[in-house]
Amino acid sequence: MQKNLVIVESPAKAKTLEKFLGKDFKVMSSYGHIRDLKTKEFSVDIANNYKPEYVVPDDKKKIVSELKSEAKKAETVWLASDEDREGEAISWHLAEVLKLNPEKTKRIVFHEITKNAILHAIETPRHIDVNLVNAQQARRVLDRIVGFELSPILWRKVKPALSAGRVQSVAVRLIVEREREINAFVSEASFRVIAEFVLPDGATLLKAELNKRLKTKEEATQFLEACKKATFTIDDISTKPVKKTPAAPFTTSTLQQEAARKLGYSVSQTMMLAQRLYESGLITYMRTDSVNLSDLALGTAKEAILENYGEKYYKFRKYSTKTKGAQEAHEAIRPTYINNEDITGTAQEKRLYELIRKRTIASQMADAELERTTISIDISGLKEKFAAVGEVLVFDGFLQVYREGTDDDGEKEQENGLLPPVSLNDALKLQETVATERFTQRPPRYTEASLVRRLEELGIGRPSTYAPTIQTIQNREYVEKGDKEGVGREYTVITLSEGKITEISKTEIAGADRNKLIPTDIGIVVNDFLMEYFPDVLDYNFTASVEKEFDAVAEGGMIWTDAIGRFYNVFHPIVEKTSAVRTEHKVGERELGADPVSGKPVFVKIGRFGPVVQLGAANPDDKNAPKPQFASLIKGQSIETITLEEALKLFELPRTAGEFEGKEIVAGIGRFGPFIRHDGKFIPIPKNLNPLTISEEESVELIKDKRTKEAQRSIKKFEEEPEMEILNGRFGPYISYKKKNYKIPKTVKEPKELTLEEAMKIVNEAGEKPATKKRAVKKK
DNA sequence: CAGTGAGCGAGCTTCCGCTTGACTT
Repeated sequence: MQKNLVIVESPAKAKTLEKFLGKDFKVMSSYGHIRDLKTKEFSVDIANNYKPEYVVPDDKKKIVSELKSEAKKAETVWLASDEDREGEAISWHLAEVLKLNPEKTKRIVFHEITKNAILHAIETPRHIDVNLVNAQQARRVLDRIVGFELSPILWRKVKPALSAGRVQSVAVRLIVEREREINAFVSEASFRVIAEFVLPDGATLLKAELNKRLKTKEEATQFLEACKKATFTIDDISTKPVKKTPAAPFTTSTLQQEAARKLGYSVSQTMMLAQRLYESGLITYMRTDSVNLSDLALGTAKEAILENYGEKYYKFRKYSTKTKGAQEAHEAIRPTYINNEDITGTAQEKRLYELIRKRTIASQMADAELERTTISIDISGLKEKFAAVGEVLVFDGFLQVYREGTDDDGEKEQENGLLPPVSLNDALKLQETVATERFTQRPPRYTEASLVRRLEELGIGRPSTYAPTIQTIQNREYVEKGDKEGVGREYTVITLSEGKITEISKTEIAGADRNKLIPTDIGIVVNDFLMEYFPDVLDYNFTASVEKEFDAVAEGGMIWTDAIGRFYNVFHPIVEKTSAVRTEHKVGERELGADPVSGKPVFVKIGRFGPVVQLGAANPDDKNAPKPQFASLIKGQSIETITLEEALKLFELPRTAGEFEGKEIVAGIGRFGPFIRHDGKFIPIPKNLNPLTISEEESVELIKDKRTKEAQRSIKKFEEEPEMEILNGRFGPYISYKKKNYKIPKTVKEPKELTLEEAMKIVNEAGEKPATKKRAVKKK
């Protein structure tokens, strides 16, 4: 008979725990929540004081029955889920679903997985904190109400299958508003002046920048004119110490940001790699908002630093989180064993591990000390001064191990280097002065990682949801990750050299962006709609203010259903009212004008399949009236900016783009985007081309490309059996037989060498297994 | 796969937070 059953949330944690606890303890995992509201139904009984209707989802039934039977056998069940709101709720659901006897059930929590911490937890058990559980129920029910009442409004008013929610809708709002700021941004020009001097030794050069920017070209020319006759003298040399402090150990959000900056990983990529490191026992838990390191980790970090760098490099630091609403159920993300420098794993895993390890070590290291020297240069007859700034690293401290990345994607701050030796009152000879026109920077578009940072600052979303949220807003086509081409911009460079002033005009590309989050028409329309009718829910402080209520519930000072009731009584009437508003035109619809040929009105709006233009009004009363014509917008067009001319062009599709091998080439836009059709075959048009303008030459090239690709797709054919073929696919080689596909086992080294018999064997063996489920294809 | 789409029709879509597999054409 098993004496003790301990239930934790994750299997990796269960494994390590079992080692510490020994024979008398069996440790199992619940794999997160085991019970939730139904997925397809509202599941909150409004009339019955917001009673939630919980079910065990199908994919959790097996684990629940296993837990149930083990719990029955155990003398004592220890609920060891996380200490936060969600963890408490998991324990409560377990107690309910497993029908645990309260006398035999104990609730324990620990902050680090060490023998002492666990034994201490076992000695000091408590009961399930019902208030904390209720705070979680309030959070859950609120999110359900918001999500399941708002989304259907969008289906009716904008487009089916859209969604809205407390977290995702604010994420979209941030991106939409940033894009509007960018569109409204007017850059201001000014001239930055940099001079190059020769020191009294007649050889050494010193670069210095003017202490102010000059507003206009005239001002800049005037200044250079004044420099012609001026003398330059060093009138001040000041040196001051500067300290740099290491960054705190990683949380989920900072790890995602840094991995994006330094390694170029997407947010979800980082999480997948971290998950593997965690499951291999190499790092601590990767979904955390805590910057705290356990005593054990602090101790081993200290030892490692003392041993490898010496005492001078060590500094004890305790970090505290500043994040709103942080729950700190876990430690910061750190290596399990700090001395473990080399790990086995893929190259990507190794790089992420190295990042985590270095950041952790650096966080317990001494400040870096720099000496910053500023040389001030007087210009005779003028108030302005030139300044040369140099930095010397006096003590590298933590920088020996780790330097935090920066986000600046605009002009790079130049690194301040070492300055040559100079003395006060040295007279300098001006070699050259250059005034370059510079422009103020527009606000940056969000990247995945910078959006996560902003959401975290606002206290919106949790470490476990950052990556999925970003996925959701892209899946709904509210935003897309994309590139924006920059525009050419002229700027002026005025140079004073050898007593002559010359002016030239140069061009640069400004405002180009790569892999940034850009709102789509759908995202903009949905956001504007929600902002108009539900500004309270979209408010950046909405989450923070409901969190306050949840805190009051957790502390026992508020009844959770009262908190929900107050919200619902305000929110639901607005939902009712908004649904009842009969809009003659769809949300976001715009009339562009009239078609000069037919005189019919031209509209642009979000259709069932995305943005469309419409020629002619719908006539619901008259069945025989001509139906309106529709055409999808193409990439780069927006319902906000499209003109009547551009709209009318779209109705010309599909069009004949040319002829090849005696057959017509047709260009158009279909269900899967822009395409050309030739000889009954469809070929997608790549992003850099456009179905309205694609030429015969470009089309022919696409056709030829497709043919060579098709030729490469086939690895091997069999003369005896034409229906059997070995092909190259997205996931590597596979076998195709009678229109069905089969995976080639890993034991086959060279798919090329497969004989017909071997291939047939693979097909037959696969056939015995239940047919692989085909992914549901969305129809209609 | 593909010249889609204005409304009699039938039913579907959706939230946020916990956690991992199953499975890939």
